[in-house]
Amino acid sequence: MPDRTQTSTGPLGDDTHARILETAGHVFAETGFQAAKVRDICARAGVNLAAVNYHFGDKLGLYNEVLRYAACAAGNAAEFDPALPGGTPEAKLRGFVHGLLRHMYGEDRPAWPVRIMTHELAQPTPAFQGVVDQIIRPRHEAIRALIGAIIGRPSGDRVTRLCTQSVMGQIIVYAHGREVLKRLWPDLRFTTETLDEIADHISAFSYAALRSMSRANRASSANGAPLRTARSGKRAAR
Amino acid sequence: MPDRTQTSTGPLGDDTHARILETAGHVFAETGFQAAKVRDICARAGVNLAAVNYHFGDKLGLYNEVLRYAACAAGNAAEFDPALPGGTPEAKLRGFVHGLLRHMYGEDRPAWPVRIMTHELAQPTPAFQGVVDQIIRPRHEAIRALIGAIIGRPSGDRVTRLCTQSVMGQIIVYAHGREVLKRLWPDLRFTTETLDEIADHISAFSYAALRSMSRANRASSANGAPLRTARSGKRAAR
DNA sequence: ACATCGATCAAACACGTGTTTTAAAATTCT
DNA sequence: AGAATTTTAAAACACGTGTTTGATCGATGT
Repeated sequence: MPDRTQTSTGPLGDDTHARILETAGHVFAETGFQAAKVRDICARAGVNLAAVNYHFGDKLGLYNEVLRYAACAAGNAAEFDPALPGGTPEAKLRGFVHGLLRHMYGEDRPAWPVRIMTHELAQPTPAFQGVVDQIIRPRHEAIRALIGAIIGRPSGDRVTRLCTQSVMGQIIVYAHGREVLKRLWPDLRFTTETLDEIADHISAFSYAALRSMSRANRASSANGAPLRTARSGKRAAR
Repeated sequence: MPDRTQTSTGPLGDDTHARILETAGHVFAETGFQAAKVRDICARAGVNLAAVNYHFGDKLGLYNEVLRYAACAAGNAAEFDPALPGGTPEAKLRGFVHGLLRHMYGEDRPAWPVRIMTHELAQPTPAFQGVVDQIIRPRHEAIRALIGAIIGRPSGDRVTRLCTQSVMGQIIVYAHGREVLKRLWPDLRFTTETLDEIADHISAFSYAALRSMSRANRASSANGAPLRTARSGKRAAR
């Protein structure tokens, strides 16, 4: 049981601890926790088999450490916090969608954190509850509050929740439908331009839908003043 | 190598072949192919361990047979074929969403086919390609044509594809986000009424968004005649 | 220079799991 | 009814895989 509090393990820059962590991220992302093999990780990382148990206790300990990083990398980003003040609700929504998409699928981002979360959703490990509570829930409540503000309903309202599902579904479908998409739309490449195009689409699609559902718009519907956005944010405090 | 062409294996109604198939569906749905254990399936089905290899050759043979049934059960249903004639595009979309949701998540439907597909999406087995080609692709093209008709664009158009992603994403998020949803919205129960409520929401949400994107509507925008649906279906033949 | 401690290594261990085997029971056909 | 075939049963086999072990190497401090 080594202390492992960063004892500068080597004169060379490549620490085995870090190299295992890095490689394990890719391997776990490819096959999920259960199917991933410790021997595979070690071989690819170029370290000895026993190194995993030495540095992380056991396979699950390694996975937990990988997952903690992955959860932050996949869902945590300060840039697109919808709770930030300033801007119209529409701009906030746009910023959120753009930021999350770029964060999840951007070319400059590693793809493995999202894939790990995909596996975690298909078959949660005990660590999943923590990920939900610490990473997903606060973001979910923030975006729900934003959507509630747009449609003029409380954050916990049933319609608000359904709309949140609709918006989030459009985003995560590019993660979970990945394998289908590769076969049904093989030309699609996730370049920065494409990502912005997708984000623009989701934003426009969602905002148009939300506006049509907003109480303010509904009250004054059938006259179609096209710029009547929902300005009833006060009623949407959670 | 038995023939297995339904040789009425027993006077009792419960055939071990059928019982294995039934149980395997549940077990594979819970843990996915790799993590599922043959011993678990046999124990739960109340049959001997060797029965799996006798009736299905090996574990993969059993899985393939289960998957073929699951793919049909999860995605195949005549009732909501959007290619069927009759009705406005809006009604067709509504029918499609309602039918698919009820088919995937209905209380009277077994939940395991959808869960198996979830695992297959997270980590495709070799059988996945066939499922995409035979089950998913034809349905996907039909719904794409319908959406193209609504927004007045060809079926293969980029915007049409993005819109299709948006609509499908709203539906499958209830499958893939299942574990998150259980924690973030624990009160949600998939009763028949709730399912209709969700389907109504997705239909309304999507149709409002699609209408705002339709070329017909865009050309006459900013006057907001609320019933100006897209009637340019002819241009959307695939 | 020597002792000490942490890190690495090759080998072995323990166990779970898919599969095979061999025999017995049940069913079907003549 | 009797023989042939199909189905079930228990045990054993072969192998992959997480983990442990004891030895060795290297660095650090006195």
